[in-house]
Amino acid sequence: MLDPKQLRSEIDAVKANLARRGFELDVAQFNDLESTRKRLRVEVDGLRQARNERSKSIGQAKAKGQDIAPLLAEVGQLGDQLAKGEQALKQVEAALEHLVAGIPNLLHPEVPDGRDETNNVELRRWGTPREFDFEVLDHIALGEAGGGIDFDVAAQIAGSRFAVLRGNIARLQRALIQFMLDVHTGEHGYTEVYVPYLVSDRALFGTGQLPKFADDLFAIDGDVDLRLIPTAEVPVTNLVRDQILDAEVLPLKFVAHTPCFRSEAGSYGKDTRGMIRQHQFEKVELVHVVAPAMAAAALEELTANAEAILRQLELPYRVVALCAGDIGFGACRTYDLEVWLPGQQKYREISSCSNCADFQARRMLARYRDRDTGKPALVHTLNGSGVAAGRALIAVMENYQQADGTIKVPAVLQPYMGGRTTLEVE
RNA sequence: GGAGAGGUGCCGGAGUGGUCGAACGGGCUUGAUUCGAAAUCAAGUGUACGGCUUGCCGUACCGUGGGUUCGAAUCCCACCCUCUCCGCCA
Repeated sequence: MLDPKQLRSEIDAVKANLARRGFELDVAQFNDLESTRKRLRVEVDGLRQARNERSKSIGQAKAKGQDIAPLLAEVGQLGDQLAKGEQALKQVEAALEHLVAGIPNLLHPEVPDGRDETNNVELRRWGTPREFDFEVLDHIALGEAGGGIDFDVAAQIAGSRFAVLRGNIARLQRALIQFMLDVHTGEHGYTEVYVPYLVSDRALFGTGQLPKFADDLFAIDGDVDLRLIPTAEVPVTNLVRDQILDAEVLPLKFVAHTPCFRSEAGSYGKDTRGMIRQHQFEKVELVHVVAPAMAAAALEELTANAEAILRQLELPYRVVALCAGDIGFGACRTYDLEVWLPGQQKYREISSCSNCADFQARRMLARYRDRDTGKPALVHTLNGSGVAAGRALIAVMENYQQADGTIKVPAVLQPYMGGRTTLEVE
């Protein structure tokens, strides 16, 4: 959520910033609602003041044993006026909140222009895609050949966009997850957390998935009102909701492994084959909660932490800065990590690292006590995949495949695979 | 699933209709004392929104939402959450 004060005082600048995303802010509607709100607010406050003063004098008169009937008559009609004013104010405030809750975050000035992913800017590349002296297979062929990935049986059980992993491939994904958690906790200073996979709408509002993106979420059909998490970002970031943190505890750095559930509404026909885009996938997520001054540096750190995973796995990747039109609702700046997939001869997203500044903090009411002012101030939140395990599995399979259909195990994963160096075709 | 208790400020904890934004204690900040510290003493210490003479004033907030009342932290209703005991259970 944007700062209401900023919306009031700099609405044109806000509008211009959001226009870069392709978001059109209805300034007239906002100004209209805001001025009505203010007028009603002053009116209602005044009425309440009058009522409070009279009520107080009734109490005093009563205590002295005086006749209170004239006072009661005087205050009588104030109540009706007040009730009417309060009703109108409530309506306007609700409309205003609805409007403001649907406005995306302001973009950082360095975000490149552009409408969609074709305008994203490559910042750097690491590693060199391997030269193969045989015909490379994609993960689907590799998985089906060895029986490690079974889309057909998954479809029987749950429908399309699910996969069943078996044997060494299932274990390889688990190895990737364990490896990532160990690196982030052991080398990067993160605290591992285990969190709910079902969350309340409040939590989803806090991180910005609601109210606008309900279609992307799975809701459970029962007597409790919960939805499946689309990313660990939701429960992990909400760890600091409704709090005033001591400045000394910042920065907080959390890592969590969770499954993620996405309905992928509106993505029909996109990546329908294979494990790239599933309703359910595993991810290791990184979250930073920092003082505002540290946010920019934290984004670089978090991105570097995710990159370290790909480097240790020796997977070629590139880093791109998302352009204005491709940045998510709550982020002011985002870097994507794209891993090389030989099966597609393309770099594909495997991590997305975002600085949300105070956007989520304001929705969650997550604050810290500023040392200089002594006042509570909003924290800044950042999140990024470190990294998506399902896609990492694909990347390892495709990049480490051999002519005979076997897959070499990356050196750093071997301890997690019982010392095995090669996965046989089963 | 059954029975009970409870949700108040940074924390603990009073408060059952009026002068309660809220006693008291702890914490924290500042000052006094000290060579310094501890101890002690004194003062201060919530959040949000709004008004204007920028320092004050006003309004709201005691789990959430309704209701009763001139007036609600306090009474009534619904809901949410937490805890304890019993049962069941990975």
